[in-house]
Amino acid sequence: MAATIYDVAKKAGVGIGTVSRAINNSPHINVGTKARILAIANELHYQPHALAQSLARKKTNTIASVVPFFTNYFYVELLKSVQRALSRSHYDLILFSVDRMNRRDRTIDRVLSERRCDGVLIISLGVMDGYAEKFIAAGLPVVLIDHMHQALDSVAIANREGAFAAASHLIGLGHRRIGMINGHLSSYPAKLRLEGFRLALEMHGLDFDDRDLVICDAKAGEHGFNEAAGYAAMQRLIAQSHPLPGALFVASDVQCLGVMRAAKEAGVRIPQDLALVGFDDIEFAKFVGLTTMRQPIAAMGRMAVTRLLKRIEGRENGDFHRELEAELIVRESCGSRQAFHVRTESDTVSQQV
Amino acid sequence: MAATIYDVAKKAGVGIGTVSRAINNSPHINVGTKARILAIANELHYQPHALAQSLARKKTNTIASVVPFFTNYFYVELLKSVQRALSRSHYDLILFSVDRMNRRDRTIDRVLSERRCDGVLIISLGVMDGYAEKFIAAGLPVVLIDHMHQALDSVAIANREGAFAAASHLIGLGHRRIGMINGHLSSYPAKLRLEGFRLALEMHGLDFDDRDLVICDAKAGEHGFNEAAGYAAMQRLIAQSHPLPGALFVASDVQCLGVMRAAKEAGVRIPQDLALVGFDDIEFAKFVGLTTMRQPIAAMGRMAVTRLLKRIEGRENGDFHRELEAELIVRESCGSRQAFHVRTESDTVSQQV
DNA sequence: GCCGCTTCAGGAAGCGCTTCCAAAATATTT
DNA sequence: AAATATTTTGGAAGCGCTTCCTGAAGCGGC
Repeated sequence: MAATIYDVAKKAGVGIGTVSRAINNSPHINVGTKARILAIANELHYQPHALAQSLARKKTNTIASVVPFFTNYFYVELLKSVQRALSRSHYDLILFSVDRMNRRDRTIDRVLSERRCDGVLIISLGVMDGYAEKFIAAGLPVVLIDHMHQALDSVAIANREGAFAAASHLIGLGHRRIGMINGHLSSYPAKLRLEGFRLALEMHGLDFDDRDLVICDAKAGEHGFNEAAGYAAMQRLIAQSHPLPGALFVASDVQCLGVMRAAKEAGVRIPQDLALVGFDDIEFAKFVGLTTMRQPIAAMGRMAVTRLLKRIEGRENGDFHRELEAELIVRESCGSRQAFHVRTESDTVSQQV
Repeated sequence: MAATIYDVAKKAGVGIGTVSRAINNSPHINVGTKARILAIANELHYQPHALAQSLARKKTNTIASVVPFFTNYFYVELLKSVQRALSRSHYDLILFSVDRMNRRDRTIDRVLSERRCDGVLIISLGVMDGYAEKFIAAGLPVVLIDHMHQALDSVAIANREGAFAAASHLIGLGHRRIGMINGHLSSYPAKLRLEGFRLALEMHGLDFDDRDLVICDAKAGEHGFNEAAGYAAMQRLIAQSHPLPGALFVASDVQCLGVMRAAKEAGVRIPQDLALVGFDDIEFAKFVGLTTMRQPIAAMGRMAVTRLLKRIEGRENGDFHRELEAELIVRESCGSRQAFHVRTESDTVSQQV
């Protein structure tokens, strides 16, 4: 159907090797010949067959991403930045989504064995030890995003430090009893956020009663990082911790929305009765006036891609474990007097009147 | 590095053709031989090289999706359902994102020429006439999602009817003067929604003053479908239309959020002063109690994939233009007395107290 | 005019598979 | 037991490209 390199060669009266050199910008070709071939290739609408090239070159110019496909702001934003970073290179993105967690290993196996890609981005997913070694043995570069593994490159948020900062902010506001609602501890970030939170309380000599901690169910594999889980968790907190703590750190903004909904229902006013700090800074955090820790998602994506490409091109080796800092964004939900934020944000519609 | 078909053949003491037949479930092979070969293949961790297979078979088992990569709930949800539908088949998904609109044609050209895929999903993007013919000439099946083209298959929302229903709902509530905030008319859905809206007013013998219509700038290529554009549009409406209409149809929920923010600032209460109906039913519509037209996004994705696969497998031809109906979801923002919605939704936290 | 260089071009081999054709092995019929 | 039909197998050709090796052509210097 479409023109092949042979068609071009025949029409130009040259060998296929010469055509190949022409289209690949090889220096070993006469400039005149090259121009002539290129003209003819153009005329024939010739385009190299990507798969054939890959096979011959042993280079696919494709990178695979393994993503837990929950409809979550985090993953979209991340993918977007990955795409953007990639679009400046010559790599295509192929998407492997893991919807059921138990298929994770099978998916990763496929990525490994099919050799369709030059490198892999694994997002928010733990990697079993066996697999890390498989990747290394296969010589397939991997960068983990939002997760960690000793043997593999990774880019993640400084979760511990972020949680520490969130708690510290509440403490700085004068709160002495602070609760936490967290995702399920099978989630790596959830674990770290809890650690950071506890550390902050400790360092300020504050006690922590476990009744003030609610850990969401890991239902549906989302590790409890969704609105419904936050809603349920807040109801549980109200039930088990009486009176409520004056402040609450919630491990993610989506959960926070659920918390706000439950609070509203129970007549708990925010921030008057309960100061709230979230984590992520999703799009709607601004809308509801939520104080939160902003994740530099775009930077993570960009950084992971940059690193991966370097690895693929063999330009870099050695360990690579980057932790990016989350930034405290102060809005209304924590009841902070100082409004650090810019005007449009302070004008935000917030839940409490 | 990895085992090839030759390695397996040698170790099993058979020819490569036999190995190929074994792993491809060909009926022309002795069951015993097949079992033996499979065992050896397994032992050698043999996995066929996907690219080599594709090249030999002239079949890539990959489908490409061209997506305008705005961080928008709509695209995520759609991609998710596409992925889910695809995961039941043996197709991989390769993502081509168009961030700058002017690169759209170039991206589509690449998809066409590289022959990396067996079919294409084009999401929310218009296709120039020349391209439709190119796809057809190349024998590359295409399904358009959220858009239309005479010559290509498509799956879209019944935008006109949806807008009609939204407007009708407001009219049914007793409103006689209804405004509209729309995305830029270069967007196909925006155009249709305006048509449906106008039609509803006409059919009820209501006048429409153009001052009650605000069309967002197409800034950043998002056709004005974002929160900031909605905010600006609402400010313009307040400025140019005095007194405000009692009801407002907004072409998308994200814009609605901006509208609510602007309304709040201007002291316009929702729904008391202004009844609001949106379009899309994004995740946060529920949270803010927004009445809206729900798009069956997941169904669109599923349907598009199903159709595409059928086309690829040559099981179906002929025209295919499916329009799915949007469903009216009544919440608080329209001030409707009848609450059709389920309990949890009526308990939603809403912007107005 | 010959020699050694350099530059450029042709095309075979190879990437790892599928597929087809012909041949070998086995089964069935006479 | 021979003849024929059927099942099973081997491996060459081909998918469309890159790459390498070889050789031709052009050049300056002697």
